[in-house]
Amino acid sequence: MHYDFKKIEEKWQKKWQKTRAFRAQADPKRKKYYLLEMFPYPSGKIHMGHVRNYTIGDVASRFKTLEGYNVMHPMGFDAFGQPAENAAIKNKTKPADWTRKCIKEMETELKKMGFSYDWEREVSTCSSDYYKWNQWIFLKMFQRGLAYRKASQVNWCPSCATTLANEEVIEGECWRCHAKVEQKELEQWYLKITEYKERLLEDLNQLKDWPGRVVAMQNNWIGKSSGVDIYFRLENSDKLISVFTTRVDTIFGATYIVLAPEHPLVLGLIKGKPQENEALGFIKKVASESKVVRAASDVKKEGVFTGSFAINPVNNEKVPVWIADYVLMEYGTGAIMAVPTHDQRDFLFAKEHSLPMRTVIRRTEDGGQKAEDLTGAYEGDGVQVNSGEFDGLSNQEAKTKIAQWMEDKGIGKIQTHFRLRDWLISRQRYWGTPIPMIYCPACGIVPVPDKDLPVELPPDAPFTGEGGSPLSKVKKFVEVNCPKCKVRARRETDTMATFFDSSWYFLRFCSPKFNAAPFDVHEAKYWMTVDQYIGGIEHAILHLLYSRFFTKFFQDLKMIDFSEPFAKLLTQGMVLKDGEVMSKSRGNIVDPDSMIKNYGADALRLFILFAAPPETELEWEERGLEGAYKFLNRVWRIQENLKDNADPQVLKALHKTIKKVGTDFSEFKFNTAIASLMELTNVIYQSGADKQVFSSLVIMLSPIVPHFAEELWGILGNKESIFKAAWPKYDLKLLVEENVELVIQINGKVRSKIEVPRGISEDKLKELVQKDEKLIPWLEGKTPKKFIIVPQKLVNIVI
RNA sequence: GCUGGAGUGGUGGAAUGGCAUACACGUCGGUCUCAAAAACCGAUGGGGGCAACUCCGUGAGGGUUCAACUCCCUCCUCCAGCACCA
Repeated sequence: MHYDFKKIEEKWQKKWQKTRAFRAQADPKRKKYYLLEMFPYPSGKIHMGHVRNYTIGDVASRFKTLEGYNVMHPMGFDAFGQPAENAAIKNKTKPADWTRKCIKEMETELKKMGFSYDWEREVSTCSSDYYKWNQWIFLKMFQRGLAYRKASQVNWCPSCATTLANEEVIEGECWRCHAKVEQKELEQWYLKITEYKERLLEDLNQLKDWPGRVVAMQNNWIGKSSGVDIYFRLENSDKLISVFTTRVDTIFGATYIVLAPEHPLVLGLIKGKPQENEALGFIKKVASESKVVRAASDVKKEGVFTGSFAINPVNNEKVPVWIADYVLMEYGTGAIMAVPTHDQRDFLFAKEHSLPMRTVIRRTEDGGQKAEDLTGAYEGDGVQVNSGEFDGLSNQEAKTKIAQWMEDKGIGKIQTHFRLRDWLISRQRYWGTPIPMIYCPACGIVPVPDKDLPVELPPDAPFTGEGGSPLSKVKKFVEVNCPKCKVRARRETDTMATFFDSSWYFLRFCSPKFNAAPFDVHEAKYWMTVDQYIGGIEHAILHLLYSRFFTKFFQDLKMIDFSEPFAKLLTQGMVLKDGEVMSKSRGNIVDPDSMIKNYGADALRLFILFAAPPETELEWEERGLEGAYKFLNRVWRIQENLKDNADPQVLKALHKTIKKVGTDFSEFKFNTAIASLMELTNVIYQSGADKQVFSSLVIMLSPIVPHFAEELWGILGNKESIFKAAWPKYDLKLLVEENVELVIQINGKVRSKIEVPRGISEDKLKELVQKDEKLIPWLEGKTPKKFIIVPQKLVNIVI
């Protein structure tokens, strides 16, 4: 006999929808719980990754409901993006139609999994009700100088005739057509996330309930490093070259300096020098390589001499100025001092080009190795030598002292540099939020006035796949009158990167239909912050960083009074098949839909939670899914044979399980929670259960297998949904055993077990132990040195 | 290179100083059946022993402790992120 999962699941899904079972409403009298899973890109079909992500969230959400919280559990779609445009090119459909169809399909699939979403809060980022507020936010940022336009080097695919994000450049080639990516100077819109770098870094300390690795990755990405900017004066000139170093203790060993080829001073330095032609050739060659290629060719460091010299300000020594490809304009000051003896890259470069070197830090133990004899740079700590008045100091001490001394003398400045760059948000795409800006021949850049929002996407745009922004070809869209002077002007035709859309959707969910602002501050005050956020590790940096940035921006607008959006974060592991990520190209995809057909959504949910802890990788195993299904049938059969009274040991097992499952659920340890529920089921299977015991088991199962539990709950005679019930309470008295089993060890090895009354005295225990037959051979002729007694657990006898 | 994480039966995994391998999958044996499936019962880390039992065993080596998968040190392997970052 099998339970009829198909009928049951359909029945309850309909019922939940009809009764609006998961509708959330703010209620100041109740404690709220905002549970959020990262919303999906609507590709049409859900995959196992979605199933896992959303099942974890659903169990947490339903468990919190049973615990009495006012739970909000919303869902929506991150609906802008390139796949819709590609589909449009391929199938001659409109991106809007294609996306709408995919959303419909995806909703249906999510509903088949029985997830407890409040569908009345659904948002899609591609609807103008939503992206209107993207534009509003952008304009607010523009007003505050946080959105700006700047010309800079961007990745350019000559074959697609469009810019590429860094993520779209794979090993120097376009991810789509594999053409070699070039660098091109273009005017683009940027968001000044760097304005928030200190706060983004500082507030990481608040994120105690985030996985350590995510915090570490963000830390890494922001990349703060402290050191000194040192000013080298050019020989026969009063121009200064500023170099950044974190190792100011090695300044007396700087024997040359190196500039990035793009450095603004370079052209002046080489002008009229014998090296001019060679240097120009080198600069051109480096410029034609993308950053990715430049970083990838990590073997040989190339460079040329400029023909100019600079003066080391600490000892007035004349040092040559070089340019080299391993110095990057975007980091620090775009120039470095080179200390070959104490930096391995500088060492290799100096050897290659026969540049001078001098040791300034000596390892205490190695007497005095000459710089010429070195086989590599010494990058560790030691004692200063050849460093003027700082000789003899430890280099760590010298670091602070030299920095201060240089600041006092005005030849350096203690400085902090960051790796974090401003965020390029312009995309030459159609399917995104139009950037609400107008270019007027008379007034320049003019923002679209709030009252004219949204700037809507025209439904008809030509898709040729030939690149350039499709919007620029829509005359009705481009041509506009200047809001200021009414003269004929031109609209911005680029759209926003889709990460913009997802940087604040969690706020929109608080009041998804609000039409006076991105969100209703009162609703946000009640629901925010997100108590638990769940999603993939692939968003550890960008999405989470941008969301943190937007939250701080809203805080500055005084629309919210907190600085971090997500209190707790769980990053779920991937679903693997045969040890590999499931993907179309590998052909190892397991379709959730067919699993639902064969075993039911409940069994699928149960398996995916039981097979591994949420944050580790999960190996897909259809046999395991079968096992989950078998377990449910086992539970179903218990219901057919309920007794009038449960045995004491069954009650004991039940209360133990209630305690364990409650803590496990709170800590997202679903795999061990399920193991405990299986153990309880095994006990009941042997000894039988009454209605009371079985009801508790069903409630504990309900977050995991909601349809199954609802059905049994009804069979047990309940009229209301099981999610109106309360989480069972355990009775501490029942958990206390009268007799306890003690493990007896001799020298740490288990030799016997005895059962003794709880709270037995130590003397009595010793007496009992010495009478234990099993221990006689071990204790014979030996005197116990020591008795170690761990109450209610074990005795260890040392002989 | 830096940062973070992991390494336990045939497999997924449990145990955070106190009985290593819970719970499941698989395999083997049994009950029921004409038979099969389902269901149920039992066995299942390795070596030795007829057996009671015993020795070994959580990537490797060392240490702390009465007691270590768990804490400390050194190393190896794998995974992930960042990286000519000065």
